[in-house]
Amino acid sequence: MTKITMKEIAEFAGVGKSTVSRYFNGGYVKEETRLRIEAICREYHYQPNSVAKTLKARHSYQIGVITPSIDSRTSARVLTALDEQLRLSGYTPLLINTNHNQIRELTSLESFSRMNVEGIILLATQITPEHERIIHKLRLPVIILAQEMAGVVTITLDDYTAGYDIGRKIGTARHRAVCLLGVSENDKAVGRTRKQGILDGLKETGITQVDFLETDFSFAASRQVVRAYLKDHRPDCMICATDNLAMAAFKELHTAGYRIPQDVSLTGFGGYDVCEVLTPSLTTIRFDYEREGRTAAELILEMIAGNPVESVKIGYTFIHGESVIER
Amino acid sequence: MTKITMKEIAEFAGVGKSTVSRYFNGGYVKEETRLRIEAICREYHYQPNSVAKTLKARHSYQIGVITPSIDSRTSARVLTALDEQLRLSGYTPLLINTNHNQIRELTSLESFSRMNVEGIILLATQITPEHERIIHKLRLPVIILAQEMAGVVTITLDDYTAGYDIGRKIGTARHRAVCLLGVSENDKAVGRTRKQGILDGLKETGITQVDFLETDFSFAASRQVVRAYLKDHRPDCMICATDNLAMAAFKELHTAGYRIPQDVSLTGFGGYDVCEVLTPSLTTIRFDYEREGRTAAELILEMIAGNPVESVKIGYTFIHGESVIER
DNA sequence: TTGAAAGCGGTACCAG
DNA sequence: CTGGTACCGCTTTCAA
Repeated sequence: MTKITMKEIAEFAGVGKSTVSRYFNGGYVKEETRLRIEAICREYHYQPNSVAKTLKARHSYQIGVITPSIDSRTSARVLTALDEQLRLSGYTPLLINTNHNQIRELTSLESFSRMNVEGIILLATQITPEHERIIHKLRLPVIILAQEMAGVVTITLDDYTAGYDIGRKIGTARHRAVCLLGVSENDKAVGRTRKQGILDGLKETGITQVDFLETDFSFAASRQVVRAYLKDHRPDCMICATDNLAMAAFKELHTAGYRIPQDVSLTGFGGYDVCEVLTPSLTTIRFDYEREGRTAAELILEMIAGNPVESVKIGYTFIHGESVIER
Repeated sequence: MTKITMKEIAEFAGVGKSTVSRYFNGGYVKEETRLRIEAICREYHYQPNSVAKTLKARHSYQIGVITPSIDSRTSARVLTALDEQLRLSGYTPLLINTNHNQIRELTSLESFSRMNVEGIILLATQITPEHERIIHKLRLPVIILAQEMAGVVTITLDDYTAGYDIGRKIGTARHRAVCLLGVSENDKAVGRTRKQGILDGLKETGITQVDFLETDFSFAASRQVVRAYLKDHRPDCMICATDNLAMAAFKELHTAGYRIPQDVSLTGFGGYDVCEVLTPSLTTIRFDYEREGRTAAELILEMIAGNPVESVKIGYTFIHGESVIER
């Protein structure tokens, strides 16, 4: 019932434990001996236990990855690319989904550390002092995605400039009743930097009066917020902090009888492919999430190898859809 | 630089290694000793290494979870629920995303087994003989989701009956040019059982002539397939094997100038919330994916506890949207 | 209550 | 080439 061990394999094959170990790790083993060991291993379906191996060996070839959710287009794209890239180098990513639970995010950092992973990648939504404290005492390569943090390697999107571009686009199209659907400032990247870029872009083109609506990243909550807003407001433009929010706004605007873009312009951020179902197509920013994931994998491996690494900013593409027109 | 160990903590605290171990595992430790150890641990930020612990201890409190993708609404919902439920019992799910790579699915089963996880949950898309071979020799509790497999505990959706309901619905609404957008028969649950249910439901209501279109689960590929089909066909109904496919069909039908549902009816399977953006709303089957995930967690824990467990079938709700009308 | 000692299942050094 | 042996960091008797 209990699993067979290397010691037993060695006995059955009539060799020493160390020889079996060498067999598995590419050391010197005579062809004849090799065949004997191979036969026994096959017969008993033996596979060396990786827990025991990790205990003594230098490498675990595991990278801990912590994500706030797996049910968002954004994280899915980053994670899939990250995953592919890590495997190319023989590393296995272990994924923990915190489901937006802050506490779990912190404990996951610690539990990965105890698990002897060689590095940790954190897809962040907000960095608290507690995060900084734990990360700094972690003694492990750590990379943070999507949020800035001093003294740590980060991979961030160019939120400010992307926001600025959208702001200018809307401003030059002479909108007058602009509504910004955004998220909490706790998310520094999206809630502050991206927002500030948008506001600056608008201001640059003479628009200083903007209605701000706060929501979380969920579809349902965003619909609520927009619906309430439309009761006593008549925007001619809605700038949404993510494509998901834009889809929520799309639905509510549609329901309220607005025509897009004739009555109201709409923009998002992200470049999700599901947005392709929208008619008219959405004007948005497409971030290169795949590149973000790949870069994270490359950098963490560099760090593990002991090479110096610098933070990176990921670019974007402006998608000129049909959801914005000149007023 | 190297991490501090229990042995060192013991020395610093002036006690034996075993006492420190007992401190962490709730054994007898005098209050005074306890305080001393606590202080030292805090000072050095000591946390017992879980790899070493797992080597000797009976439980690892880890469950291996294998998923073909994380970027689908379906798997995201299952995984999130599964995750939550496992944690309630103190277990940590370790997630490996195979990204639809069959080989990786098989190797993941083995590597989890070597990692001393206590059980494995596999979100399956197809079961090959190779799967059966490996799973049977795994000597570990294994649960398979979404596909049937003899001799193994499975949690499946009621694909046949759900398909049948959709088929009848379309048939009784007197459609005549029905097109079924489905997937490969390699996916037994969706590609065969669900399809057969649909066909039987249609036949029951007198419809035996159905165009069949095969695609994979992706949005892009499905659009291609539908676009090509519409060039020389004029369906009055499209039944899609998932909501994602339905959205792809929606977009192409729309682009081709069809009005839904006046010109063509449309149905899906899944009940994804993004489908809410569609106007008209989609007639579909809502599977209880959250329940599927929760059940998987409950059953694997039962199996670990050594209790007998039976396979389960998960129900659904028929969503009466506005995308189907009588002809 | 406590600590010495014997593992857990491998790896790695080293003498043969 | 091969096998003995000393660990890896923690748990678990068991005697004190």
